Amino acid sequence: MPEGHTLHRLAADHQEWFGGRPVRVSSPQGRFAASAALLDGAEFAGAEAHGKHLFLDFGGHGWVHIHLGLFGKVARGTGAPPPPTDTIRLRITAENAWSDLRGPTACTLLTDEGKQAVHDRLGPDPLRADDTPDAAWRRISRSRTTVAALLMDQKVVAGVGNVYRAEVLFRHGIDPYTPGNRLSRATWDTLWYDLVELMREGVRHDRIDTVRPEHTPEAMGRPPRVDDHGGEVYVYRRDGRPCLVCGEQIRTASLAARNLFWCPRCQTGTTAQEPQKPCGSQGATSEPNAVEV
DNA sequence: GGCCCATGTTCAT
DNA sequence: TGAACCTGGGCCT
Repeated sequence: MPEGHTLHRLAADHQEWFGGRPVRVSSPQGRFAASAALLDGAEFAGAEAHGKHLFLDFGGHGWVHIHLGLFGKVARGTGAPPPPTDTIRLRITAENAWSDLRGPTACTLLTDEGKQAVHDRLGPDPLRADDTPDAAWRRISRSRTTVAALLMDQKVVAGVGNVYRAEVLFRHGIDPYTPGNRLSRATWDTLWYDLVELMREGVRHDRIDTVRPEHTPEAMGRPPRVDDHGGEVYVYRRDGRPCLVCGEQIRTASLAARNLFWCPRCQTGTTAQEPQKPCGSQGATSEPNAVEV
């Protein structure tokens, strides 16, 4: 689950359910037990996210810094919590809400300075209201690294993961192997502001959907995605299947130890394309509406 | 029950 | 470049 939208959604939920209230804090698994004991009974002052990092504010007691890594999860809800299990690193409960953290890469108690050090090594986040594409552009425009790798570099942009990077490049017809210094400022701005919109939708629905209205299952008369993580996407983990726009087989390749997915026909450009013509003009070797999924 | 894989990151070589 | 880390789901036997 964890790209930036997940953490911002968690911050919002924790703020709403626990903000300004005293909370019980425990670590059934034990690995956060000492800090949990310090925080137990304290007031939950607030929550904040930057990229894939979540910060829970316990006022004078410090900040709980959480990073979910590849498979960390936070189960949560209103009402009474389920019986605890021995994989819960951190449990927070209040009168009528609970949250259980499992499998994080990081769950530590930080001072203000420790928290600032985390911010300092992160780039701008499309989900933080005051962040802009400028700092990212400075790095991208000077780099020979591929745009696919740059998008995954949290020092460049914070919060983008393997799904959003594949999808935003598809949506604008960008060849993922384009070096950063071959992108125009206008193209980068297009990618950034599209990420802002896509990721805000991600926070709202707590899942990643990236297909335009004309490519939804309903619009195309195709079955919805049932296998994976729920959201409707163009290329992520669709390798070998037909592109929803042009019918070409989606490809995959390993890039910096992660799987990259793209459409070799739609994504040939270094300049952001208009949504309607990502394949170029002639083309119709297959009819998009006959695509089976 | 075992094996593989995963929306991530860091550290060692 | 590879291993390690944390957990759970899917698929295999």
